[in-house]
Amino acid sequence: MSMVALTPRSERLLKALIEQYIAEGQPVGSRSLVKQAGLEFSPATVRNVMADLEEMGLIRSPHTSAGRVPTELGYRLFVNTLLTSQPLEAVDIRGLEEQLPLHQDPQQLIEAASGLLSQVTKLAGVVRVPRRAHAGFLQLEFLNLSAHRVLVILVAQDGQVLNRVIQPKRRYSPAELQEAANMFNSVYAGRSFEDVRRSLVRALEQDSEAMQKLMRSAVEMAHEVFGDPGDADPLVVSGEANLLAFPELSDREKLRRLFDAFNAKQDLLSLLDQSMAAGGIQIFIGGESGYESLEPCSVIAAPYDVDGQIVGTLAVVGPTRMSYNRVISIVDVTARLLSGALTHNAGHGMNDA
Amino acid sequence: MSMVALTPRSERLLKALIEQYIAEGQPVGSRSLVKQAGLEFSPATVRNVMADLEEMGLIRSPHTSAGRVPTELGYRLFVNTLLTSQPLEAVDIRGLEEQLPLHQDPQQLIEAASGLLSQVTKLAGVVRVPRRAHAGFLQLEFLNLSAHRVLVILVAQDGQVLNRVIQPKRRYSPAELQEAANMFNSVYAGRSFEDVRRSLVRALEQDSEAMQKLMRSAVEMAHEVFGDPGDADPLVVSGEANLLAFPELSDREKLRRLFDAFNAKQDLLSLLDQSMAAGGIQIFIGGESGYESLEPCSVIAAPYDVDGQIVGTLAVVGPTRMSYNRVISIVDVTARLLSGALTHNAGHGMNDA
DNA sequence: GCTGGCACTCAGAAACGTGGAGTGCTAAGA
DNA sequence: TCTTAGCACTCCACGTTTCTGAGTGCCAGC
Repeated sequence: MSMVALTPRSERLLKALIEQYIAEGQPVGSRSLVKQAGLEFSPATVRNVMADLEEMGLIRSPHTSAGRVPTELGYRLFVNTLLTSQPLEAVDIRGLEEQLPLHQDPQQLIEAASGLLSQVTKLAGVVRVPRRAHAGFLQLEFLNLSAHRVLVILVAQDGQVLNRVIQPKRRYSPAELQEAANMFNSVYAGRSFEDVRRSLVRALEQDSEAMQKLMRSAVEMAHEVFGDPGDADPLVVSGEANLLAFPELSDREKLRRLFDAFNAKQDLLSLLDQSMAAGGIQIFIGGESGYESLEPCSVIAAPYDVDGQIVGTLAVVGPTRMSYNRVISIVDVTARLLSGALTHNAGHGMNDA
Repeated sequence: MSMVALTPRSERLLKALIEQYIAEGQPVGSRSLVKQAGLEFSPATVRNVMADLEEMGLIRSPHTSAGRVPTELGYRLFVNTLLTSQPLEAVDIRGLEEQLPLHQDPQQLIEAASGLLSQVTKLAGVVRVPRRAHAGFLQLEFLNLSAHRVLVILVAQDGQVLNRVIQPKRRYSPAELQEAANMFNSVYAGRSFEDVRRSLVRALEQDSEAMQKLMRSAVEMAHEVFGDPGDADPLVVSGEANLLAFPELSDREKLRRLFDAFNAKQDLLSLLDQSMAAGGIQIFIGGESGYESLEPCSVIAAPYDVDGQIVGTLAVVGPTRMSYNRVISIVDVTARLLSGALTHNAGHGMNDA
């Protein structure tokens, strides 16, 4: 673990080793490394260097007479300083672009993006849906379903629709509901969801005398919905099944945990939320994510934005042995594309007369 | 395979054998069967009977000196005629009932039901969402998102909401959109989705002279959405990860296929649709479903209804070795509960003045 | 400081024996 | 005719042993 700087040669060697391991998935020995990478020194020399690298904690051998395998630290160094990330070809970008259905509502775009990620990387794709809090509120509608059930529909400026059934205390006629919605919309349209929510809380705390009765009802009903975390699934996952193909994930118990994580979504959610703040591409190698369930995996995450404002994160989850440079490029491009599509669609929703 | 009728004794024996195999998951031998089931004849007799059963194709031995294991045919006979399905206790029903959030919109109810199925059976739960075709159409709304994008919101009488973004040829003012929607609603509200869809097609085929211009626009825009299969996921799956726990599904390739099936959903979808017609609980054992991906599994499916009209199917997917009587009861009860919840919520949606 | 050589290690495959669970068959008993 | 005890047989599961090959560490010479 002595943190002496690596010589150029050992760096080169480490890089070659990791690349070979990523490609083949088997411990790489000195001889085969020399051959594969076309190195100009002998296996014996390579062995010496390997011993150094092992001492530094960058690689390790599964057992005495196997080759070497990168450690998390090794991967970390690799992605930090050794990666030759050639950006994707323009052609490939076009390919990706074509698969994102433009002009759709955000939910569909996001599902498409998730599918795209998993499909092209052959790993699992994850997209954190935009937080509604900062989105602009466009309009609300109340609709009688039956005697005591009212459907509330919330529309955001970007076209997201949120609906929920509530049971108001008293019964309203359709005309009343219509008017209540009109009043509500004229006051709150265009403000952000979070803003509206806060206003509603304040309005409820105030004396209701100050408000018209119907408006009071509207505020009460709307509050039930605005206060809600929302019914939409906050995380879209696709291609988990791709991970079954990797022999390194054959441990039943680990696999179980991993899939539970995809299902419960809690761990992934916090990881993505936390990486939303970071602003750029984030890479979590193995245990770095801090979640046990993700320990055998690496996560490549990138935030996406609408109009320059970061609203969510997308990511690819795969085994630590993954083609980092490829996946990083793909995640990067996809995040850009999604940002573009969403921004384009947000369209500064004018409801002008 | 000679189809001689089974004697009561061999039936009893088969039943005991299958039950024990389901409980323990290991081939059962004559001796242990006698002990476990408290039979009053000797292992030798049991062996003779077993030989008969094997000849009939109801059981088989994995190899010479292992016990016997049920075949698909055996399971089939078992569920057809041997099953002692004691209905669930009232307490258990209450337990299930409490976990279904009443008064929610259909989508949430369905997701809850799926989660419930997987959670209580420890297998995978699947719910086919109601087909919109027969649902009643309540109202439609057009909303400008930006210059050339209009959000169309469709509401069904049961509270389902469907939304989609379209790009109309020309630009409409909010007032126009409002009026178009009003006209549309006054004509079509209350009819079934399928009915409306057909009317729209007919209306479009007719000469547009006969229609007011704005109404014509409304019909065109609405048609884009009514004709659509809809953006909602037609199948809600939960608890796939539960299946990882079964040793009989440890075959990598089979597992892969199975999970792909859960992901692609095509196979499951057709299976459930097909069993919707059947009207009652349906059981597919192993290859009976006709889908290779589901071959190592059994599927217990039951349709659910709204107001007596069957609208969808729910199912549990697990290994062929599952506790059929338990799972059947659970599926049955859950289907009833879901039907109840949906029917209750459908509430004959009066939008009366 | 690099390299060839050499002894050493160790996982994994193949070969081998052994024990036990379970069977099929036969012959005696009910 | 049906049941059962007995017995020889089969074959998997498991532990042991052996063997092999890939790979290492180290040393001595260049």
